[in-house]
Amino acid sequence: MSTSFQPLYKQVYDVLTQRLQEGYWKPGDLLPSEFALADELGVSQGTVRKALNQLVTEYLLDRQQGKGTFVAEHTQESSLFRFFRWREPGGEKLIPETTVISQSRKSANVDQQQKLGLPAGAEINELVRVRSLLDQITLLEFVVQPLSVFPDIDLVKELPNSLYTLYQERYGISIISARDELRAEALPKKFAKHLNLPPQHPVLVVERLSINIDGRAVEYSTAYCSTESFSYVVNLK
Amino acid sequence: MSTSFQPLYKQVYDVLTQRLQEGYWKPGDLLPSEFALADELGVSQGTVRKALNQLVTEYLLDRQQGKGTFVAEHTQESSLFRFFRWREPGGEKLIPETTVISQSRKSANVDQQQKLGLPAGAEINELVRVRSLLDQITLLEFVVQPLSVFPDIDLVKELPNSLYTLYQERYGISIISARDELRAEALPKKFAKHLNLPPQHPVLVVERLSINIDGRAVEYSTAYCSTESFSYVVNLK
DNA sequence: GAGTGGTCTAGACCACTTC
DNA sequence: AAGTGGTCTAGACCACTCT
Repeated sequence: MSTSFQPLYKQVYDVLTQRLQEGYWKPGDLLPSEFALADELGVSQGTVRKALNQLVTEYLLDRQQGKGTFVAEHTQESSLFRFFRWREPGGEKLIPETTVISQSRKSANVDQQQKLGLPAGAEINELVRVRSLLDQITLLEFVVQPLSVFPDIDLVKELPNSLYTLYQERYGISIISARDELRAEALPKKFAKHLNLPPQHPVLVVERLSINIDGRAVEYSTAYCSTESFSYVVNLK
Repeated sequence: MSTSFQPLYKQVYDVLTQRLQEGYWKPGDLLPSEFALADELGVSQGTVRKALNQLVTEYLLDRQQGKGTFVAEHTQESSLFRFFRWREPGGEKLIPETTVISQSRKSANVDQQQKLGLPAGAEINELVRVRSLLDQITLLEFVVQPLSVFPDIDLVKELPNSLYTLYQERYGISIISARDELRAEALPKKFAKHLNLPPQHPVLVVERLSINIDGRAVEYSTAYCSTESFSYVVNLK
């Protein structure tokens, strides 16, 4: 017995999370007040508060005293701040400039199928772009976007600097976490011209799996990165 | 006015943090109960609870229902789990085996002085070791330990696999966070034999600054890492 | 059974925003 | 002034551990 005890606040948390996943409330929306939610769900205001604050720590909600509780929005700034890890030697934040090289529809290869949980033969869009920091070309990025998740994304004219804002606004996909896997490799000859480096030069390869609010991996990217002037920086807590 | 409003729980938090920093309570110690602390500090039990739970999220305390609240200990497992980011391609955790190559007292160079906030001429211990994953030599690590922080650390006979447990037990230093800076480089010739790789082979260079509970940077390390079989993996939230 | 932390409630008051 | 979230308290009860 007692296998499935769930505190009330956890049940409230689950209801709220579900509504966010379903899009019942959308990014930027104002949620009902603590008392209104408490009435609706039949619990006390303090219990609702505990669930709401948990969602704030997970970046899903944003609370402002006197104004209310809002569904968190992925702005350019907040996305780059959380997920873009490149820094100057001094540690200063950097904003990348991005140029699209190409994109094309393809069938997902086995590796992509497995990483993104796609069926055999699933179609993806492969986006290739270079990103510069302080006018120095630093990253060559290959982004894999399943068309089942992002229909017709290859038809979008103006891609924003941070794709995550597009994912949220156009597709209702809210990226809540990313898993980065880093290796050092010799720069393949065919990529050399994009990065202004000689072939065989050591580069940092960053493979990223981006996770949606519902826990699914929805985007996979591989970046070849020059670390001559900038570094990938992460704080472990 | 109103520049310095501090909630009660924050003041309680500050008192508790200070005691932890001073070593008034040591790792593994049992803290007084919520009610005892509340009485002592003249606040209610709920306010103490809020401060205690904050410290739990920061890994400084550990609470166990029915038993009490303890000062967190850096076990081999917890340290490696939080701060050792190497994984198999599959994503499985790995436990390193470690062999000391050498160590020697030196004067800190300018870079080390600056990173560790040391005065000119400060003495450090430089520890060199290799670490293996699944019997494959993977990391060559240079650890810089200021002797002002770790007196006579070069005289310690048996170094543990995770230095952080030694820092805590012998020196009262509790590492609460680390800042990693990653680059790709060509393997210097003089390191080649240690890593079983040819000179000029691309390696991942990880520079780490380890931060004590009081916010000071107390250790600086540089690791040259083969990424042939394993990767540095990090989850961004 | 006694002592601990964990949950839940109800109510009071404070701080901030908006009208 | 009204409405929101933020803090603080007091008390009840539950879940777990130890003796």
